[in-house]
Amino acid sequence: MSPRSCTGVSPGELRRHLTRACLSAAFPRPSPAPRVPIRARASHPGQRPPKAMRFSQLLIHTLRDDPADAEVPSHRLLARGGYIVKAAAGLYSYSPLMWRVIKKFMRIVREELDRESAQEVMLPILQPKELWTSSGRWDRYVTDGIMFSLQDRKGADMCLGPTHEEVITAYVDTAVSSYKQLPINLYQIQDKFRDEIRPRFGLMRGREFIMMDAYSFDADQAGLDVSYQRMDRAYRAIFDRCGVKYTVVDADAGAIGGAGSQEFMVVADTGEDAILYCDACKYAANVEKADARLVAVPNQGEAKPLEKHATPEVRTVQQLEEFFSLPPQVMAKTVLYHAVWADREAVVAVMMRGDLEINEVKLCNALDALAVKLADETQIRAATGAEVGFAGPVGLPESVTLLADLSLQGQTNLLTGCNETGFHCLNVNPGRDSAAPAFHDLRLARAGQGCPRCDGELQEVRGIEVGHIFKLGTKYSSAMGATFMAESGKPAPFVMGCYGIGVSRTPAAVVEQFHDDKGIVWPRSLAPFEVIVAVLDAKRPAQVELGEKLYAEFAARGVDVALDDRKMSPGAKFKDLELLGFPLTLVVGRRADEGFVEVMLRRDGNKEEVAADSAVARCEELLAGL
RNA sequence: CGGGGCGUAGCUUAGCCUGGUAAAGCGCUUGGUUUGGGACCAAGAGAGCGGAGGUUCGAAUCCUCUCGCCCCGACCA
Repeated sequence: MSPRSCTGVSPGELRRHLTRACLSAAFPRPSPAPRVPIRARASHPGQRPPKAMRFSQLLIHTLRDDPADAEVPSHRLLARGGYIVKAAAGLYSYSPLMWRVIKKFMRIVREELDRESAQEVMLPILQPKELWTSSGRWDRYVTDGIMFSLQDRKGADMCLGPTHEEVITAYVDTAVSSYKQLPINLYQIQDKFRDEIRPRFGLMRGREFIMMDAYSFDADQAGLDVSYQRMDRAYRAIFDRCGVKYTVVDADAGAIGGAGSQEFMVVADTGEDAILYCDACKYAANVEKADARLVAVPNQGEAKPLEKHATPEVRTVQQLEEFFSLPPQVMAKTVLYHAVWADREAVVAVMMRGDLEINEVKLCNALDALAVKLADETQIRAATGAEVGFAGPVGLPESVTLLADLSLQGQTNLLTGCNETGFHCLNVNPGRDSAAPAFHDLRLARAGQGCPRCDGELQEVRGIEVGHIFKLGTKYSSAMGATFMAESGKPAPFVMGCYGIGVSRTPAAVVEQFHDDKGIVWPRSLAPFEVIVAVLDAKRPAQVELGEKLYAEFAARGVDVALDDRKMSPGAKFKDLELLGFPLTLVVGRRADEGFVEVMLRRDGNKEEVAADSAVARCEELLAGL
């Protein structure tokens, strides 16, 4: 039955056509209401009833075994704890407990953004192609295959928004007409869709995920700088409140485009990004963006005559080193790439000093291409006339754009391929023996290389990108013709910034950092509940009564508490609560009738027995220290 | 996209090589006994083996196609 058949049709019509099962789903009978509505029991009129929850009524389903498809700790534990349930690759249902975690994170995000005067909005997720062609991104996103696109009944192209620059820019263009209305900063927290090449690691890289996107609109660059700083401040406050260890790194602007961006990275071994940092000066950058100090090599002196040498089966830098007994620093490997732009594609040649590697992100940016990919054998043969392993600048067809890394600038007498199978050239001097290459920084920085800012050394850690802030400038506003009337009396494009936070990813990143062999260890700020009152034996009246009493006491004091009144054996209950990861558990057990309970801290497993009378106060005290 | 692996009960798996009409643990239901670290006994319910086609007297097992899921890789010449 399609959902549509259950709407816009009268109940009478439905009744004639639908099965009883469908009917009862569409018009469920109300379950008998309790004689006394629960809310009426909240004793203080005008005061909201205390947040309260009983585990016996909460949907919790923990698994004893690790799910077969979970690899990293956060995925494994979130799935085992029943926090997430997979619907398909990269698509998850969030359980009530997970949703509480996410809502807590969203609340933190909202509070900190609101503090910086951002305003929350709701934007369409289903978006028309026109919006994306107006910014020029439809092609790129379709080329990359990252965007879910579809057609409506009229055959019009639509997409599920992977991000919201276009929609928001169009909206602000409509709503804002004067510089007097600026600056403005709008944000939304909604689902985004990306057809990831490889969804994985549970919530880390999903195809549908929750993201906070904020967009700032300023009249000029100085205004953008201020907005950017405010968001930087908000982001630091947000991740500080989550208690995670994170680092802020320089980043490539990627498909979003624009100049200037930083990523907020949660440090974790399972992170998908590599971060290079310097302890000496605090330089930190995504490896995609990172620079490293260039170690100069001695110039090889006056240009000498070009020599051609037979080098059968010598294809790699390492083989060349042996064959010529020359260090890789005097070699220029020439790598062929297939680059794609919106309106064309071509093979380009990139020269890199033999001891260094090419950073494809930098290359892509240098070419202003949509994408670059190593050329395949056929393309290499077509461009160089030689087999793989013998490419060089000499005699390369004019149609092949030649780029070179800055490490080769001014270098003479290089060793390169000859574009002839089985031959390499000595004393190659680009410009004399070949076209003059365009020099760019195309190097891939690596751990162990020198810091680009000081004489320190770069080190590497892995990180999970949970936030990203960009200075977009007028890239989108110009492309889309989104302008306001400036003070000068002339229309000017908005100067924009955009700022994202992975709302569903962050809790997963937090779990990567906060777990042990027993399960999750939520930081207080994100835990689905801060305190659990656990009644160990739900059949003993003394325990149940005391548990209820303590639970009510916590609730009355506004503590984020739940009562674990499930009927399960003590061992199972302990294991379950540990897996779920609540910061504090108040165990009401065998000494309940003597008036004693036990406080357990999840973080270090410490237990202490306290008198029931002072239990709530003691818990609040412990919570304050978490 | 390339390579590899896996789809059997709600979950984790066995069975497949060597075809004979599906098994275990956990979970679930009922009854009873238990109750401070994933309790015990008894009785049950629950899958026709991802899907389609083929071979065969007979297919979870063999073959073909297909779908789904997981992992690795995506070439530095």
